[in-house]
Amino acid sequence: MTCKHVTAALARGNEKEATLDFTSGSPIYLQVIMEIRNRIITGNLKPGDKLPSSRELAIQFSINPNTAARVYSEMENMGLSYTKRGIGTFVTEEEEKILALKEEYTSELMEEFIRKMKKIGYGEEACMECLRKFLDEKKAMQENGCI
Amino acid sequence: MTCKHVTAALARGNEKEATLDFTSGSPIYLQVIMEIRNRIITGNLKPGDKLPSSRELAIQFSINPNTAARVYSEMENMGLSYTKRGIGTFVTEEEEKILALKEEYTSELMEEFIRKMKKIGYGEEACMECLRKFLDEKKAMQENGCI
Amino acid sequence: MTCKHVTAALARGNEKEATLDFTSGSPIYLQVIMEIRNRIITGNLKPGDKLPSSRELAIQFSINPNTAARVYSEMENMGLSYTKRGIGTFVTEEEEKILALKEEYTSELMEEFIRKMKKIGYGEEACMECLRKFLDEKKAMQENGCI
Amino acid sequence: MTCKHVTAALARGNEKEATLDFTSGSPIYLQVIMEIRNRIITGNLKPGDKLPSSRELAIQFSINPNTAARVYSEMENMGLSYTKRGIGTFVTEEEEKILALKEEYTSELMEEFIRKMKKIGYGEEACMECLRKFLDEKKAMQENGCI
DNA sequence: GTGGTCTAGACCACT
DNA sequence: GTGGTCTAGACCACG
Repeated sequence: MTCKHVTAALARGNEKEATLDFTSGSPIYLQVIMEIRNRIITGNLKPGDKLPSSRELAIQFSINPNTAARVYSEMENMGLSYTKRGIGTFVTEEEEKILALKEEYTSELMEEFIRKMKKIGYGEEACMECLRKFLDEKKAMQENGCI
Repeated sequence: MTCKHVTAALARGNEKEATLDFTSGSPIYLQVIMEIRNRIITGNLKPGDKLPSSRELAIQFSINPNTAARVYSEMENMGLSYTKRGIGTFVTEEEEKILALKEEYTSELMEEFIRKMKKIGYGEEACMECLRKFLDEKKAMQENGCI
Repeated sequence: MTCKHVTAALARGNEKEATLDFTSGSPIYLQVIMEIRNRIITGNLKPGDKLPSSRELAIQFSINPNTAARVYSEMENMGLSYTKRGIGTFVTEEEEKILALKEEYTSELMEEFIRKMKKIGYGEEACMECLRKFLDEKKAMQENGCI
Repeated sequence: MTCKHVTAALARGNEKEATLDFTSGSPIYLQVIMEIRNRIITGNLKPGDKLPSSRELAIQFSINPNTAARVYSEMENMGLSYTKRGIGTFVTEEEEKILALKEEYTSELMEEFIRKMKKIGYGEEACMECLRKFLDEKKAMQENGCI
């Protein structure tokens, strides 16, 4: 699977939880990438921050070192990180890249949502109404202690 | 792949376009199933409607006959269709099933959208605002003939 | 190593021979990629051509199947090939991509040559003269049967 | 890495810029060696000239002192420099060595260029023409202020 | 048959 | 210590 594929997969949203799901069809390395990417997008990880070594990453996520290495390899493909040989892997320092990433990903999420809703018959405004209703009901349920 | 897997994949939203994408990571048979499911949900295909034979399906979508057969096999597993031996495959006649399907899928789409947006730092109301803005901008661009 | 790195490495010219050199510092997968890329550039492999399966490739080059898989993975990164799951890997059908590839690579070779020559004191015209002389001497040696 | 390896790498042309690139795959110590070698070849550094101490070198290039030490170690292996214990490191005084170095490296550059061009279908004369054209275009662009 | 993923463990070079 | 590469072999899903 390539950089292109990874980006496509991210756009498609092949992810489940922050905690890895080893049984989901989604590749582990993608799940980890998405977790890290989200931390970068939210500013939890800042430009130039050192990422854990691939060996540490392997331990943190209980995955094989090779899989961890692949995570960083693909992230570098995507321009999310860079490597100093013998020193470590770092979050990209191109802040525009990170901003662009957030915007792109947000747009993708919305386009994906709208596109899928349209496929089952909802117009754009219907999407808004549907979401409004969904959130209100969710809120009501929470207030009533239904959860 | 089992029925459970298929259902999970549908929930994850492994789909791209009505036109099949043979190079995407998403399995062909899933893409076809989702296409048919969407037609059922939107009422384009009605309960009891006869579906094309798997051979016809293979031709229509330019896919391998084995893949077409798998489509119907999985759809039957999911309760979306049933088979009359020697006669053909038909859309399920359980209307509640179809209604439930639409509701479930819609909820899943919205939950997925909200969940992903939250991961990159958007609250529930922020999701609404962001979507509102996105749709307005899209509309404005179309009106200005930017597309 | 990432797509970016691969492209950079190709530009740097980490290669030795058409036949793989397992002792050179250049990664095997890169050597194979460059071999295939050259075949594509020269038209030896045409757009849409099916490439050998990764298992076949592994046998042809006497490398591990994983290494062969990496070759195709990186090539897809670079836009040199695409994959139909369960069917095989194919040379990209974007002819412009291939043309651009040839032009880019040729320019890179020349820029690299000029840049390195300048570093050791040769001006642009001196590069031409030096190369002219080099080729003439080579020719003379061959004609005199020195090889 | 041994002297042999270093020599091979130099022949392959693993270098980028006078300014070091810490993210390129090319080893830092090699980049520094090539920089110093180029200065020797061009006469910028003369036979017998004192080179900066490895500590100074480390500071000048912002590299690890161990890396700086390795630079001199490998250079001595290659016969580019010699060390007077307690006094410092000096450019070799064997002028023939330096001359030979320049000739060898120049030939290597040209052979490398020709070899790579041949791989993508250019004959020897075509190489000359291509280079001629490339330089002319470059010149024209500069004269037109395109850069 | 195809490619994709993962584990396990090794070796290497660089800092 | 770091990352990079390679081998070996396994399992899976897809067509």
